[in-house]
Parts: sequence; structure tokens; C-alpha cells
Amino acid sequence: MNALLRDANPPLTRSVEDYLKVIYHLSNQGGFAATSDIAAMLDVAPPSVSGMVKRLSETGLIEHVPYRGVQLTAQGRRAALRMIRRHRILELYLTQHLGYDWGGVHAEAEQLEHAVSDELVERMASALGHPLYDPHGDPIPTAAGEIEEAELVSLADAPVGLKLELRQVGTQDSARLHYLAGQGLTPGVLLTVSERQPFNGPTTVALVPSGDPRVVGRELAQLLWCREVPVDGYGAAAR
Amino acid sequence: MNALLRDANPPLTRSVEDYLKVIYHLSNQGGFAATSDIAAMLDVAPPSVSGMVKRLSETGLIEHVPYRGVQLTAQGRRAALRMIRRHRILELYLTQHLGYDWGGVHAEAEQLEHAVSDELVERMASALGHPLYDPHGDPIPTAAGEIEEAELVSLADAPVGLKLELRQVGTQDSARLHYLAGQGLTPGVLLTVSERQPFNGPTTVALVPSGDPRVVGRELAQLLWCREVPVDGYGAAAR
DNA sequence: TAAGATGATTAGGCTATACTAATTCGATAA
DNA sequence: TTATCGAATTAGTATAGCCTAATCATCTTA
Repeated sequence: MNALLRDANPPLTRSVEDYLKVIYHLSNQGGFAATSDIAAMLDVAPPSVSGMVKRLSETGLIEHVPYRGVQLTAQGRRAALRMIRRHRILELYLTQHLGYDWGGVHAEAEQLEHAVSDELVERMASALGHPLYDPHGDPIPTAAGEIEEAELVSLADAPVGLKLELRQVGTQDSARLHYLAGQGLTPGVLLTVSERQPFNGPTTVALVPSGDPRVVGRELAQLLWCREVPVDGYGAAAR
Repeated sequence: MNALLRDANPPLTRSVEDYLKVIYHLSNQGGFAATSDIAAMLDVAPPSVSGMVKRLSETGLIEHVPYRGVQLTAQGRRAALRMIRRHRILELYLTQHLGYDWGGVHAEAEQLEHAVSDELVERMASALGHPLYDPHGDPIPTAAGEIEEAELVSLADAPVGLKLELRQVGTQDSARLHYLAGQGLTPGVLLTVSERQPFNGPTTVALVPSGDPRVVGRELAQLLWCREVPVDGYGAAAR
């Protein structure tokens, strides 16, 4: 069919929505998301990402600098935040109204976020009392697409005893990223600082909820940017 | 990739689930579902149906008699009933817990039925008190895939004043089917018998909720099989 | 019983998405 | 400053959907 006659603004596919979400998470503070990181997060091969990147920049959802990476445009960011709002409201609704625990809720929300209508999302938000934070304490974007940016501390500077959520990893270095992923240190993971050796020594953290310890050297700890999580685990109530 | 190495039992796609559902509805009492009827129900071209029919019979979900139509196998029927259970529980949940009315709920459930997990469906069923009927009075299949078959009366024999749901149209004749569809007389529609002329004359019905009257000649009325709907509209409460 | 009508199927294409293998770019290190 | 290596891209292929146009089968009717 003639390309000019096709719908100029077709609804986004499920795949596209997933790409936008991970690009948002990877390029959070103004950086570029690398092809291989996107591929790893979505569990697809890098050439698949190159292909999708091409389509997404043609439709104006991302900006692509070849061999450097991608960033969301304003339009892409809006779409990504819409998905994040859906995801967080779904997680909250499933836990508070349907008895889910924090184990199973992420996978379920991951599926549903592509299928719910805007109306349903707003009805769930209503039923929840229009919450501002999800149970991890992460801010829920507004329906208009605004989000409160959290203040981040590097793990190397975080005080002992604090409960933290790993939000960003400040490197593109693949070896480091793979090492961290192997340790379970990926954005979104919850942890507490259990001790830090003096004289710029390593920091020991415990993963939440497993309690598994991880020892992180200072150099790496400086790259791990975290957000303080309110101790009750429910940001909405705490603020 | 080598076909032998692929997952022997991959999850069904959204499209496949939709095909199975309409084949179930079209071949309800042991008949065959015709290609053109499937195409009309799914709003796709007939060759698309031929293509899908080929794939579905290769995977053992349907039985295909060329130029005659298709029927579900036991496996296909199980999958179809699973979708119908999801759909009906979703409709009930959305109306009872999220304030939906009967207008918007069908489209929303149509999307969600492909995305919810079995666990979520069962949690919603629990929250609803394990209902046996949806708000139309249609029976909800069990998680094990059993469904209560409703007793049907032909519209030509239904007593005046009864509230009915049109369940099956007992013909494959295209002209008749198109005429009925044009009159809004498609399976699922609710109606009440307002009067019947004596000596095998036509039956007049009123559509619910619009109240629009339709006059149906005896020959056609005999083809319209209906289920009696409890007057309160909530089968679950009535039984 | 043969011709037409109608519905089903095949032929041939298109798009979105994925893959592997081959190639190219760019940064690091000698 | 160049050789090298890893990351990114291109080339080429596959699959699940969909489509239109062309053909084929079946049923009805003259």
C-alpha cells in the first residue's frame, strides 16, 4: 500500500513500547543508551536493536547518533513515561487490591501495561487514591507525563544502614556492566549498606529481600547511583 | 532455525486466541465454522483465514474439512474455553470492582484477556466469590475447562414477555446472516418478545437496552436460538 | 446436465520483528 | 601512528500476520 495513505500516527506496538521504556531507563540523566545495553535489557541480539532504532528514529521517537547510542525525543519520552505510569499503578493495584506480593507483581504488570486502556489506568489510580509513589518509593509519572526526579547518592557515599534502590549505573563499560549484572546489581534492585571499610575501602551491601551480601570496591561503588527508600517501603504514605 | 528444535508447545499468540474464540462461538453445537463467517467476525479477509486455518490444523488445534469449514479439537476447545473464562471474569471484575458499565467493558476485556496470567484470573475470581455466571447470565467455564450448556428456545416458540439473549443463528445462509446482522440480531444481543401474531405470524421483539422494535417472520424466528435471561440480569444471584 | 454464482483456496506480496554471518567504525594501546 | 579489538551496523534470511488478484470447488438453478 502507498506509504502516504497509511495511518500517520498508528498506535505503538508492544515491542516499541518495550524499547522506549528501556531506552528511558538507560539514558535517564541525559546520556545515550548503547545498542548492546538495550539488547541485553530486552534479551534480543544487537542487530535487532539496530533495526528497531532505525524505525524508531524514522518515526521521531528517538534521536540516533550512529556508533554512539540513542536518546528519546520529547515524544518518545512522553510515550515511555506513559508506560512507566501504567506499570507502577498496576503494581500498586495488584498488591493492594488483589493480594499480590512483590515477587510476582513485576512480571504481571509487564504484560498488562501493554493491554490496559487509559481509562482503566485512571480508574485504578482513583481506586488507589491517586498515589504519587509506588511501593518501592519510585515516583509515578502524572497522566500528563511529568515525573519527579529523585535525588541520587553514589553508593560510595551512602551512610551505613540506609535502605537504597539502585537507580543508575554510571558507566558504559561492558565488562563492568556484565560483572554488576552477574552480582545482581542492576537498576531497580533494593539493598542496604551493611558496612564500609575505612580509608576508602570497599562497601558491603545486603540485597533486599534475599539478604545476600555483596562487597563493592570503591571505584565501582562510585558508579552506583542510588535513591534512598523510605523504611516502610511505601513512599506514598511517608510523604 | 531447525523446526525440530523449536519449542514443541509454544504459547498461543493473541491472534490464535482470537481465532479459537470465534471458532468456538461459530461451531457451538457441533457444526462447522465457515471461513467467511470467521473472516467477518474477526474483520479480516477470507484468505487470511485460510492461511491461519492451515497453521491451526497443523498444530492440532482445529480440524479442517476443505471447502466445508473447521471445528475445534479437544485441545482447541480447551484453549477457547480458557479465553472465555478470562473474558467473563474480567467483565465481571471490571464492572463490580472498578465501576465500569456494560458499554465499555467488552472492549477492555477483549484486550486484557490476552495479557492476564492464570494467577490473576483466579485472584479476580476469588475476589468475586467464584461466580458461576457473568452479568449477562452466561455461564463461566471452570478453570478445568468445563462449561454448562444453556438450554435454547427458538424465537418462534419463546413466550411473549420473556427476556432473551440471542445465542445461535441456525443457518449458514449468507443473505440471511447479513440481513440479521443489519437488524442488530447477532449472537449476544439481549431482547424481549413484545408480541406474536396468531396463526404462525411474525414475532415482534424489542432490543435491550435500546428498546428498538424488530419484526421477525416465522421462518427466520425459527432459526434464532435464544437463552432465557433471569430478569435481574445477574445470573449468579438468581441461581 | 451444464452454466453461473458464491465461497474457499492458492499465488504472490508487504510489514514488523527476530536471527546469524559478515563487515565497518572508532577507541585504545603499543 | 598504526594495529587491533570490541561494538555497531549491514546483508541476507525467517516467520507470523495481513492483503489483493486469480483460480478452483461446490451448489443451485435454468
